[in-house]
Amino acid sequence: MKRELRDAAKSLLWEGGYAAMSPRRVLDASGAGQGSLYHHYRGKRHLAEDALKEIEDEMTAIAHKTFDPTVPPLDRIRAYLLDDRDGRRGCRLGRLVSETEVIDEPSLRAPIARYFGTVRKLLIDALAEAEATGTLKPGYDTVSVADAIVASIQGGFLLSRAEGDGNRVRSAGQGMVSMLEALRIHPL
Amino acid sequence: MKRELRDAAKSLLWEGGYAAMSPRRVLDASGAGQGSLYHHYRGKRHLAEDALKEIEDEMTAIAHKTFDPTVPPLDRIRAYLLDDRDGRRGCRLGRLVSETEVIDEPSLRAPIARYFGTVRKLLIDALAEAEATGTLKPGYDTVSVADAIVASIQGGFLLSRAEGDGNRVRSAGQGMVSMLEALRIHPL
DNA sequence: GTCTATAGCTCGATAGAC
DNA sequence: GTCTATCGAGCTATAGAC
Repeated sequence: MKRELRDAAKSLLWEGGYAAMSPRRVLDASGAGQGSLYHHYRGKRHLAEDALKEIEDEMTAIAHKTFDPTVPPLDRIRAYLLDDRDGRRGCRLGRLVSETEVIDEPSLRAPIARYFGTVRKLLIDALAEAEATGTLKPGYDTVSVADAIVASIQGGFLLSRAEGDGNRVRSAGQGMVSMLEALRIHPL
Repeated sequence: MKRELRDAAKSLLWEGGYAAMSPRRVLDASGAGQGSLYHHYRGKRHLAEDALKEIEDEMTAIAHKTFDPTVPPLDRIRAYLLDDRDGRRGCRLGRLVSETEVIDEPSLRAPIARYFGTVRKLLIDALAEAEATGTLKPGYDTVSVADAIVASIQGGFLLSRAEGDGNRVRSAGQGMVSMLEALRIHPL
């Protein structure tokens, strides 16, 4: 039953955020009774912590797959920017950031912050490697460029939802790729 | 009293989103009584509509100031990217996008979508003008580059909140500027 | 480990006096 | 145009039987 509760929580978190993940809805979605939830978890917050950690693990695994170290560094970044994304649903973790209750509770914010930290590091490392191997023009601040790249995807999700156009994430990623290519050094 | 109600609503929308803008809190913050709210507005949603339209107007005015047409087009974009922003508070309109109730209600989504449409258009026009006047390398898709630019700011806000570092927006904007400069044609 | 029942609270909205 | 009083619903959590 614990598995079902956690899965229901993960699903509700994605669909409507922390507020929508009410105990009542978790019970309906999982088929569990009132007592089960409070037997396995101390309360809503502890269930959310557990669910968020699993989402973090899943998304971290996907990120490491995307940033395949056997691929040239700038192409890893391309792959990240051009990933297939459903703009209407949004990022499973990014969507929770606007909820005050989530951001004000360290145990809920932590898995989200860790995930973004992971992607950020993968980008910074790829940029540094590209510069070191002579495929990226030198002199760029890898940190702020990395921030711009993660931000463009998260912001793309937001624009997709705001404008009701699922393709906005893709467009933002594509625009980012075309700008990134201007920084590339082409071997002769 | 209508003015006070609307101002309280605007403030609560910024602090905690649509969910936090409850009638009870609006009344406490404005000093009005229960009856006043439902005399001036048909309900919470209509109050939010009114508040959102005002926020849209204020932010649209700021955007038009930032994109000063007497300034060279690429420098207008620089100005937008390097604007002083409080990463912790987030964008007054962008922060509402993750709320299902807001996005599912056309009258609430509309002012948000209009604002992003306005900024998008200002960016597309600036990019087109830069290309036409020979300060931007030709061949770029102005639309997807514009999407990437708006997205980088909205995503920067999100990262600021997620990682508890108010400077993340600034960093994303700075990274974006350095990438944009690679597309610039310098006069001899 | 699971169930039903219920507590105390806030939500959005309405009623009706002044 | 503003007030107080109150409604029915959903929220998070607890009690206690099985």
